[in-house]
Amino acid sequence: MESSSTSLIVQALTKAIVEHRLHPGSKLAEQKLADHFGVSRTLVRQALLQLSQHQLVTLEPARGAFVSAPSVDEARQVFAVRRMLESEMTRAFVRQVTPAKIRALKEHIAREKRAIEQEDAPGRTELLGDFHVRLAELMGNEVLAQLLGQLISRCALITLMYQTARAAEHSNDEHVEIVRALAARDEELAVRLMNEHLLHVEENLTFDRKIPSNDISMALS
Amino acid sequence: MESSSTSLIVQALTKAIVEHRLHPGSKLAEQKLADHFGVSRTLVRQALLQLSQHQLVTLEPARGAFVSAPSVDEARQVFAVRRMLESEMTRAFVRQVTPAKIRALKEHIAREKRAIEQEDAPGRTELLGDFHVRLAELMGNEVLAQLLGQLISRCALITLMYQTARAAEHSNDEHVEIVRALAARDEELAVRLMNEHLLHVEENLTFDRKIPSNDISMALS
DNA sequence: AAAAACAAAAGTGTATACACTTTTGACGGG
DNA sequence: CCCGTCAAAAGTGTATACACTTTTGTTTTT
Repeated sequence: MESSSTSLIVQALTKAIVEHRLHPGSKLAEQKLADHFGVSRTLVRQALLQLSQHQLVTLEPARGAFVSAPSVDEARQVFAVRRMLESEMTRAFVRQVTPAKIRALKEHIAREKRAIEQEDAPGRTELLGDFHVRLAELMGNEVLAQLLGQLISRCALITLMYQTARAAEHSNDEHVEIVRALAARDEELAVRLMNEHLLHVEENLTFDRKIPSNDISMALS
Repeated sequence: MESSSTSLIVQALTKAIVEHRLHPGSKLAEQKLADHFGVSRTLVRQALLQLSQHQLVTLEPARGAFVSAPSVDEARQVFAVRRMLESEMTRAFVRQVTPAKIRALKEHIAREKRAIEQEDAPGRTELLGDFHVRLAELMGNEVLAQLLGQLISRCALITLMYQTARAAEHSNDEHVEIVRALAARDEELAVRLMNEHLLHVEENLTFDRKIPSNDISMALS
């Protein structure tokens, strides 16, 4: 875990963006962020550059950095990639499933359920996304896990935060079903369930554009 | 196409790394690069930061930047992800194939063949990789295209440059077969061929570690 | 002669300075 | 009253400065 100054800023901003405390379109002025984090613009610029590579922030030349506002089209493309990647990941998972892995997944799902019951919206969002990353990690493929993590952050920027409590519960239920199919080593069923799950999440896309809050200090608490 | 100073440096370094003019492990000293490109360290640092995100460069705190030397394990993980992504991409491609797209692919393959015949190793490497990116582009999925581009750069860092002329020809032949299956809308055949193709490329991995040339100016011409 | 200690050189990490661009808001003409 | 003009303010882009760390090469010690 990198704990340099820059990556702390990246983490803080990522969290704020994914949890929608910073709305799409909001201006991210370098000096304001620098003051807030108590560093110079240099480090803030490094962080913003990284975030722009993760597609969470958009840099406009000579105009500055803004929280990305992905188009509907881009959102669908991200989901299309996720379906490609995750259906095959699911297939591969079935072929190397072990009781320990199933136990780990069930435990994760239990945590999801707890967050949902406690109406912990940010925690629930994070955990529902992490389920997919966890699958990748359990396969022992770091590259895959990292890639998926980024795709899911992008999805979160688009949709997950607007997910209603009902939709979250639905996702949780689908995770349960997927793990059941994995445990049963039913490849085709697991793949089909994963695909349908991702389609359901995509359907939940909400394209309301909220009014940007420009108060950075507020959003970062 | 971004043509800012920073991205020019990124492009130049990416090309040099992917073409193995800069060997894995080589030190990339900021001031030397700055002098070479006629800019300040600031821009070089930005470029190196970006390259480290693309995994082409590794940053060691207080020690500097080095051309990445991916482990065998990491290489296999990258290829595993490519197989997941590209087999599904191939499947989706068959479902939306058009004569124009097939024509575009055939044209690309012809360019590959020309590069191989002329023994243009860097050009051949680039084109053989671009075949896969071209598939993604023709599907109209920019996100997929960008992601694949990065994965393929990583593969190139590992293997493609060490590819012999014979292996390049083999790749080219397999591209021909894949396009034939796509044109025939034979989903299962196309997917199988793509998977086998990627396995063949992976088999060609060479894990010789060459002696690093520390002469940056030479490598960048 | 090998190893340890130290000093000089080189290099990285962060802050600051300054030129240049965009934004803002006031003023004057239509 | 609205629009265009222009100057001040704010903000970005790049270079430079400086503290601190690592590397290197020499001298000292055993």
